[in-house]
Amino acid sequence: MRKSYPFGSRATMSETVLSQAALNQATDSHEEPKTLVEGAYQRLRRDIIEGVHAPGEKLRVEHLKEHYDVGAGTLREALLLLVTDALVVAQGQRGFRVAPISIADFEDITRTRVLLETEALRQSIASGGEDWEAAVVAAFHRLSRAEQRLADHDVGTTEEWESRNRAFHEALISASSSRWIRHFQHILYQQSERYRRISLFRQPIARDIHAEHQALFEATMARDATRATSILTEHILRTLDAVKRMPADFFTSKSKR
Amino acid sequence: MRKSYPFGSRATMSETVLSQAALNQATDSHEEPKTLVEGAYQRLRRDIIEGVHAPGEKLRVEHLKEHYDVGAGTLREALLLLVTDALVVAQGQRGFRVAPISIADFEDITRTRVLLETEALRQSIASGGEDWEAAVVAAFHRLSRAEQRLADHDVGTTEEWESRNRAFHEALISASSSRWIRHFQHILYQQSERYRRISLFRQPIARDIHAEHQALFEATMARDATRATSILTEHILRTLDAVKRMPADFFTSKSKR
DNA sequence: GATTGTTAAAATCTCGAGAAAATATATTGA
DNA sequence: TCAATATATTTTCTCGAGATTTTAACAATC
Repeated sequence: MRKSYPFGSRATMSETVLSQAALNQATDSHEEPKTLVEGAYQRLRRDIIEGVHAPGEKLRVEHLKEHYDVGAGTLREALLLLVTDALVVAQGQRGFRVAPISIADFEDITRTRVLLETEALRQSIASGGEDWEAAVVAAFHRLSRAEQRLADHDVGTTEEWESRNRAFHEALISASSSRWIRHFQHILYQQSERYRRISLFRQPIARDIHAEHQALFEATMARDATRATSILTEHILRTLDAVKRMPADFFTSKSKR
Repeated sequence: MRKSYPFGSRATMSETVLSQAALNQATDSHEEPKTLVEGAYQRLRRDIIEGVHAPGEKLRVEHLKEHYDVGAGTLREALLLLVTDALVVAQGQRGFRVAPISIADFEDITRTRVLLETEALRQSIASGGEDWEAAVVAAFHRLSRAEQRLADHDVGTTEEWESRNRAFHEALISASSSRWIRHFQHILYQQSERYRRISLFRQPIARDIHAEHQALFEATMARDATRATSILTEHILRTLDAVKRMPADFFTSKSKR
């Protein structure tokens, strides 16, 4: 049997922290769910991000447990896990609710993302090694292929594009020395993904997006932190404009009592 | 059945988000617990921050439920809530554990705090109104009194000082437009509080700390963002030096099996 | 002595049902 | 008709117990 704890071994401090996942939420995306709670958590998260459960909507355990096919307690735990991602809010004796949305919130998310992601990119560029470079190259390649396919109107690949876009952005900052920034970035990215999907402004992913990615990629590989962060900032902020052009009453709540 | 999605009421955007607490963890500090889960959550959080449960320690539900006097399921939920604060980590089929600590982690926390807190202060100075100013003045006054008492060796007030110190820092950034930054800042502050308490380097709160607070306060009231953020940066980073001077093996020990 | 395999103990995960609270509905009175 | 109160229904919260998995203890083999 193996020692399962982080201390007392010979590992250096940084290894100690790096090796164990202090900042993991229970299940990080595409991993195999080891437990019913995690399974329900993953499915619920997907449904919320994709808008199956609308913002502000009440999440009644009694109803949901059927659909997700787990017990009431199990579903409650999954809901609690989603509070970590700020996709669900829990209120005292009044159950759970999908986190509401608003333009102001999206603007906040976007600007905070810029703050964190540019800093993380700066750190990556400063201290990233060959492994990081290789990962960025690979992620960019995969993303480029997907964007090319999209441009050629091979449908059914927008799902794929979103996944690879996330992977690219995460690769860029993967060499950042700050686990906390990456943790917060992950949460914010999830949030913005929800906005992108809910608003139908899933515009057919404009052509110049690829040009932006290309420029971002090149500046990064050239280790030009100033230029890279500048491009990244513009890149992120652009999605904000799109939302601001939405009909003004689009986000005004709803929810049932 | 009724439309379950969020559009169509009359509330303004900002009201929608401001009124409800999208980023609240279940119980924000000193509020009355409305539920057993919240009560256990608060007590557990306090115990973890104060080091009653050591970093890396396994948190066995069967044992803890006695001490906190709640059922197993209830305690599990409280534990899950603590995952949101990154004070507890949950691993698949292997239960819960107090989040481990390390020098590298504390350095990360501190630097990320600087990034977020200076930005939030900048925003507060830029857009804070009279209410904000009044709140800062009040918080500073209360902190000053506590520091004065501490200097006069009236004991038993270090608890009080910590509370007022937190209140002062939160007041400074309370006018920030970014709910997300404040949310993340709150989490990081909690984390660093744990480090401060665990390491015995509860040094008797050096005298010049008050001078720093004074300078920070004055620069803020003068709306000098550059100077204020500079002081704040130094102020936060100073705690880092203290920890780095700890014996090297301080963080490696403890945790049981 | 160290590794591997087997068995026993402990802990986690999961569910269903009862108690408490909140929400919806009905009743009453102006 | 409207407001206020009382009743009924729904939903959340909580607990205890069974099934599964992990962990520990021990034996056997190389």
